[in-house]
Amino acid sequence: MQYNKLFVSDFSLLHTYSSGQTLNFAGALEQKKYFLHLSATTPYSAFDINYAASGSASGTLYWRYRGLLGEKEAEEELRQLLGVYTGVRSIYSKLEKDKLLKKAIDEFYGMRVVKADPWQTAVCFIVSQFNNIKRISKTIGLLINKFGKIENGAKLFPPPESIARASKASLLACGLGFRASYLKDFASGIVEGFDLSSLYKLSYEEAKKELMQFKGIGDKVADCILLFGYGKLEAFPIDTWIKRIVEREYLHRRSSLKQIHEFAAERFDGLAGYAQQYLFQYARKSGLYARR
DNA sequence: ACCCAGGCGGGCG
DNA sequence: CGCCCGCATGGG
Repeated sequence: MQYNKLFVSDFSLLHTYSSGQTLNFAGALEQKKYFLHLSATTPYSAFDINYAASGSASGTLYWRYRGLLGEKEAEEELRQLLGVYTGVRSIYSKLEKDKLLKKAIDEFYGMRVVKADPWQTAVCFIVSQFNNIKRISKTIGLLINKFGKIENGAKLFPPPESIARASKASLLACGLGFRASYLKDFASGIVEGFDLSSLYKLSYEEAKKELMQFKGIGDKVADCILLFGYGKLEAFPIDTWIKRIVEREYLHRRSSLKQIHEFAAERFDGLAGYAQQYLFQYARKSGLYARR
């Protein structure tokens, strides 16, 4: 099977991959001699990707696809999965007016906000709550291995039906802990008719309200799903890192979630999600915002 | 033996 | 609302 080619610019696969978005939890990135290799699965398709850099922020994706889509649609899905379905120049030019964001963008230039599968994104971030990255990846890996379907030799991410009918014990064996019931109930809700695809056309606020009806999906997880699963760039997930960096750089200690959301909406407007992703990475990697 | 992790729900004032 | 607490688990 032949590889398709896709040229991308203003893009860093490494920064995008290692930035805590869903691909981290469901794909595997390895450094080969002349390129990066990434295998990524969704509930319906599997991508096999080699990336050859031709500059610090551009290169060529050589990709193969297994699934139901035609080549054109598959390429569009790939663009979404890697966050290269839009340009970032205009996003950068707006956000760079903020001095801290300017620094973060220089440091993580080419990091994209991905738009992955909503269900898969929801699973990853339900699992992420009160958890650490290492254990999250492990649990997601176990879920894929135990409940993922094999199609054309590719192990796909398990669809809602598989999780809904899984026994509680088998879910606990994946290391889900108290999140097991959250995940199972959410999967059951979907099987019983909650339509994830209907959220695309809702406003950010309306869609967030829908998601937060589920036990186990709170303010932060809902924002992650809307940002990384639907591409709703107004979403501003507030985790401990974001809370600390916003409080120290822009507001004051002990700010409420409401205050931080209002600040983000006012300052970053419809690009709050991109701002969040860069602030999050900067907070984590700079070493300046550790817990104290 | 501890401590903590990309939060959330429930109970309280 | 804002605050506080417990929570399953395993890696450091």
